[in-house]
Amino acid sequence: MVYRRTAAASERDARTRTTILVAARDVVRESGLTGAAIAAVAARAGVAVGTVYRHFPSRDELITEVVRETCDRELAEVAAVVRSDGPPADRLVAAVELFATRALASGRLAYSMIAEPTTEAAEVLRLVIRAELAKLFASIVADGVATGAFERQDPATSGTALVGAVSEVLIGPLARQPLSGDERSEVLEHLTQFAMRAVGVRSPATLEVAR
Amino acid sequence: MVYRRTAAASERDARTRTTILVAARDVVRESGLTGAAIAAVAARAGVAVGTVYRHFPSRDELITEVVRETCDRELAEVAAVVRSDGPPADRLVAAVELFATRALASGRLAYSMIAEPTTEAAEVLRLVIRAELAKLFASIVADGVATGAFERQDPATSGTALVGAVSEVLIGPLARQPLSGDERSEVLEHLTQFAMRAVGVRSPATLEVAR
DNA sequence: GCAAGGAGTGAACTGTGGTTCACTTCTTGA
DNA sequence: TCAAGAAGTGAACCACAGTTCACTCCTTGC
Repeated sequence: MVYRRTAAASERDARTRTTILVAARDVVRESGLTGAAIAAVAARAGVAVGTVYRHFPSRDELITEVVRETCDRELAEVAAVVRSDGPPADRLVAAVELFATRALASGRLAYSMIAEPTTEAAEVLRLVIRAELAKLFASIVADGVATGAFERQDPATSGTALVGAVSEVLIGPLARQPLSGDERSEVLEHLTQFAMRAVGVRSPATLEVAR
Repeated sequence: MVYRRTAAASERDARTRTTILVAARDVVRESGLTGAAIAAVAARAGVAVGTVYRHFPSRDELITEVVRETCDRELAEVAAVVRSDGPPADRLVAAVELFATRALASGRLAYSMIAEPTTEAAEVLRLVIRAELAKLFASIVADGVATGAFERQDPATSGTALVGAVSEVLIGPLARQPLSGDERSEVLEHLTQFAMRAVGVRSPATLEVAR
C-alpha cells in the first residue's frame, strides 16, 4: 500500500470541509438560503463546484448542516440561560432578550433561519428547531408555574406562543430596514413586557426589577 | 368589423379566468404553493397550459392573486369581529378563535398562507398581510388600553406578537397531523387564555366569562 | 356560409441550478 | 524519483419549471 491517509491529510480534508461550510454560512448571511447556490458557495470558498460534492453529498445536506449548526449554537445559548439560576421571570426576560439581540444583530441570517422560503428538508429541520426552542421556553414557564411565580397555564402552549410572538416581532423589523439602537431597545422593552404579562407574572414589581 | 367582443364573450372569458383561479386555489389547498405548478393548475382547471397564460401574465401573478384573495377573505372576517361591539376582551377572544378555527379547518391552505416557502413575490405579500392582521389585533389592544380594560402597553408590538403567537401555535399542529376535536378546543382554550394574559386583561373574571 | 379575429392548445424553447465524471494535480511512502 | 491513490476541477449533463408561439377551433356578424 503506497498511500495511507495520514493525520495531516485528513486534517487538510476537514479544513476544506470547514472552509466550504463557512463560505456557505457567509453566503446565506448575505444572500439568504435561496442565494446559496452551489456555484456561489464554491466561488466564495475558493474551490470548484465538484469539490463541494466531494465533501457534501448534496446541496440539501450542505444547507441543512448550515441551518443546524447555526441554530444549534443559538439554542445552546438560550438553553444555558434557561438552565441558569434565578427566578423564572428573570430567566424568561433574559432568554427573550438574548434571542432578540442575537436575531437583530445577525442581519439576514436570523430571517433565513426563522422564516425564509427554502427546500422541504430545511423546512422540516426548522420546524424541529422551533419546537426545540418552544420546549426551552416551556420549561421556564413550567418552573414559574411550579414555584407560583407565574399564573397557572399550559407550559407547552405558552412556550410555543412565546416563540411565535418573539419571532414575529423580530421578523417584522428584519424584513424591513434595520432598526436604530433606540428603536431596538424600545421594541425589546415592549416585547419583554408582553412576555411577562403573557405568562402572568404574579408580582407587578418584577416587571421593573427584571430589566 | 366582423367580430365584436360581446357581453356573452367576455363573460365566458371571465368564467375561464375564475375556473383557473379556483383550480389554483384547490391545488394550493392540496399540494401547497410549491405544488401549484402551471401544468398542475391547468390540468386541474381542464385547460391547456397556454390558456393560463392568456389570463395571467405569469405564475407569480396567479399565485399572488390566490394568496391575496384567500387572505383578504380571512382578513375581512377578522376585521368584522374587530369592529364589532362589545368589550375589547371579548372581541380579542373572538378574533383569536375565529382566526384559529378557520386556520385549523382549512388544512394546508392556512399553512401555505402563513408559512410555506415560496417565491419572493408571495413572500412580500404575505408579510403585508401579516402586518395587516397585526394592525387589526393592535386596534383591539388600543381600544382595551384606552378603556382601561387592558394594561398599558404598546398596541403595535402586542398586535404583532399576538399574530405570531397564534400563528406559531397553529402552525405547529398544522405541520404535524391534524388534531382531534378535543385537542383542538384544548389548544384554543390555552391560546385564548395566553392572549388574555398577554394584553393584561384587568379583571380575571373576564377570563371565565369570555368563553 | 364565411371571413375576421379572439380563445384555446401543447410541443418546443429557455433559463436556472443541482449533479456528474473524466481528467488533472497533489501527497504519500517506498 | 515514482507509482498509487486521494483531492480538486469544471465543462457537460440533466431535470424541472416557467414561458412562448405557430397553429387550430370557435364565435360573431354580415
